[in-house]
Order: sequence, then structure tokens, then C-alpha cells
Amino acid sequence: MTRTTAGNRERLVLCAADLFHRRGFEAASLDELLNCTGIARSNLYYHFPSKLALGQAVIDHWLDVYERAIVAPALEHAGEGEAAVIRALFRHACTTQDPEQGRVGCPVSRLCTELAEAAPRVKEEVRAYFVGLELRLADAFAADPSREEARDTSTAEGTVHQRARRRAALVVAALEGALTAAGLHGDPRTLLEVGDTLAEVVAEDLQHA
Amino acid sequence: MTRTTAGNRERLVLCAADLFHRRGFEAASLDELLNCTGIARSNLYYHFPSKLALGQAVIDHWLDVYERAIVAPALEHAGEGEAAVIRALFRHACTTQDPEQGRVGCPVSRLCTELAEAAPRVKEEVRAYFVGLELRLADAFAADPSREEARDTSTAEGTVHQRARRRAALVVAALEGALTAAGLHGDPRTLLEVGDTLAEVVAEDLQHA
DNA sequence: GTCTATAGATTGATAGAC
DNA sequence: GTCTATCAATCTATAGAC
Repeated sequence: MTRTTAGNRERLVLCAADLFHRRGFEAASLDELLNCTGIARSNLYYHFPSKLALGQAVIDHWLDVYERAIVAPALEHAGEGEAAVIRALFRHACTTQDPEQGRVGCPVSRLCTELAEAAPRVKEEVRAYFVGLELRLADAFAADPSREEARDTSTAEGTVHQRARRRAALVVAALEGALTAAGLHGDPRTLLEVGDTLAEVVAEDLQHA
Repeated sequence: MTRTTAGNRERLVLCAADLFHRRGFEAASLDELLNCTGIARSNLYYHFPSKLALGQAVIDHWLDVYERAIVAPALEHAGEGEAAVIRALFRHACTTQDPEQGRVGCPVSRLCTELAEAAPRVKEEVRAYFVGLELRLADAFAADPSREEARDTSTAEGTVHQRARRRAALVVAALEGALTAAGLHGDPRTLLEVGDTLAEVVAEDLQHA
């Protein structure tokens, strides 16, 4: 039956996700992965044609986690205004960090950087996700009811969205950078501080722009 | 004479800096480094006891570049206000990117992440630099003459600097994240866009806070 | 689908002459 | 300080039985 296979494949991806995130893709050896899971060497090569292919599956896993644990929950606050979305984004990102286990920083970003050269397709996939993320955030920001310019009929709709798009790019950059900083400091609270500061600054800007 | 030695050592560090930044520390082999420089294997081990030690020297090199090419030039605009410093920071960071050669993103951050596990000392050194950077930026921000709160005598000096420190952490996070994003998109202009947006948002905030 | 055993290539590091 | 030659370990990937 395929039951055990699916189990093994999933176990490999989950364990590799953790391993690649902590040690890095190149530094992590398949030996360690195999010892950790108790799965035989050739069984890995039954499920994945190469280590690189495993890395691609792990990237998909992390993108899925990123979406479900950070982005989707944050966008549920879209109705509460731009600052609320920003705060939720950083607050949920905080929950993905685990300094005690050595899992800090952004796993998507780190793994993508390491796989980019050998697998350009991975870089394109990640890039497409983040471009989409910026657009989704921009939509949410442009719909913020607390925005002054939204009530100003002299401001064209396109201009509003264009400015929202630029702020979305800023938010994504700050989020990625804060994840890096949290990893460097070994303290997830860095994310909360940066997120709150950004939310405050943007909120002030929106009220007076 | 030590002339040639110093030359070889420097050549090794410079070439390794480029190699480690593009390929990553683990993925880059000493063979490639040796072929690139034309230096013999054992000569490398005369100058550095291990690949890791070479990595540490490369980190110092990148920190030096970061300071001289990005931070120092930006802080020269301290007298022109917070927004000017922020814009200069991102503008100068832009010049460190070279998409054509595959040198994108923040070399300090990437290399530090890879070396962190094997060499905790490296992580501490990089962390200390960025903590210091945040303090220096906070000092510059707190001295911004265009700040409303600076003229408000009811606001304590400590509060002013504390808020400046939080914005400094935001700026550093945004800068690191923008470097990552620029690497992902293969376009240094991402840095300019994020930097300008941040400068605008902060400037608006300062005028009305 | 899963296993044991092994191939084949690469890598970081060392020995010793000059 | 620099070189050539080589070691020993590690790693990815494969072969073939069950």
C-alpha cells in the first residue's frame, strides 16, 4: 500500500525542512537526515531523484507554512486597517521562530538563496510568491478605511493603489529584514518591536498624508 | 620578503569574499578559490589554519565594506535630517549590488548565517556591529532638527532617543530586507524604492508626531 | 517500497621538498 | 613562503536483493 510511502515521504520533507533551516542546505548531509528519520538511503532516492529535488520540495513546504502561519492570518485583519495588518504580520511571524531549537530567521529566504544557483526555478517560484504577496498587501492597504486620501475624491484610484504598493514592498522588506535580525539576536521579540514601530509610523503617515 | 605573502593573503580574502558571496560558504570549494587565484593549496593553509578561519577573515572584509561603502557615507548626511540619512543609506547600499556578476543581497548576512553554527564568535561580531549601527543611527535620528518633538520641551530627552532607537531598528531591518529583496528580484532599484518609501513615511511621521 | 552494500567523485587538510 | 603530491574523510548517488 502507498500509506507507508506517503508517510516516509512526508517525514523526509518535514525533517529535511528542519535540518535545512538550521544547518543550511549544503551543510546538511543526507546521512544526518537519514539517521534522524530512520529511513534508508535508497528509499530517499525512491521518493526524490536528487538532494536538489528534495530541496525544492522543502521550499514548497516552507512557502506553505509562510502562507498559512503568517500571511493568511494577517490578511484576516484587512478590515481593521493597514496598521492592524502590519502588526498581525509581524506577530504571526514571531510564532515561527524557535531560538531554543536553533530555528531562527526566514527559512524561505535562506533556502532560496542557497538553491537559487543550482535551481533557478526555485528562485522564480519564491519571487512569484513574494510579488503576489506584495500585491495582496497593497490591495488590503488601499482599502484601509482610515486613509485620508481614500475620502479625497481628487485623488485618483490608481495613485492610491500605487502608493499602497510601495508601502507593501516596504512592509515585506521590513518583515524579511526583521526575521534576519531576530535570527541574529536570537530573540523573536525583535519582530514585535520592528512591526509595532512600522505600524505606528505608517498609521501616522496615513492620517496626515 | 613579506611583500608577496601579504599580496597572496589579500588576494585570497578578496577572491574568497566574492566566491562565498555568490556561491555560499559551504558550496564554494577551495579548489575553485585556488584555481581562481592561481595560488597553491598549501599556501592557503600557511595563511589560514582552516577554511573556517578564512571565512572569518572574509566576514571582517565584508563588515569593512559595509561600513565604508554604506554606513559611513550615509551618516555624513546626519545634519540634513533623518529622511536624508535613510535615503543615503539605501542609495549607497544600491552600489554594492552587481546582478550581472551574480553578487546580490547582503554578503554579511548570508555569510554570517552560514558561519554562525560553526563559529559563534562570528555571529557575535556581526551582531555587535549591527547593535552599534542601530545606536549610531539613533543618535543621528534624535538630532534631526526637523523633528517636532525636539522643539517640544515637554518631551524628555530619553523618550526622544528611545523612539529614535526604535526607528533605527526599523531602518536596519528594512535595509537588510531590501537587500534580500533586491537579490531575489535581481534588481538593485528595489533598494531605492524601499528606501524612498521609508524616508517619506518617516518624514511625514516626524512632522506630525 | 524498502532494504544493505558499494561505487565514484569531491572535499578539506597534511607531508615534505625547495 | 611557496610549491607538488597525497591522504583520509565525507558526501551524493546507484546497484541489486527482498
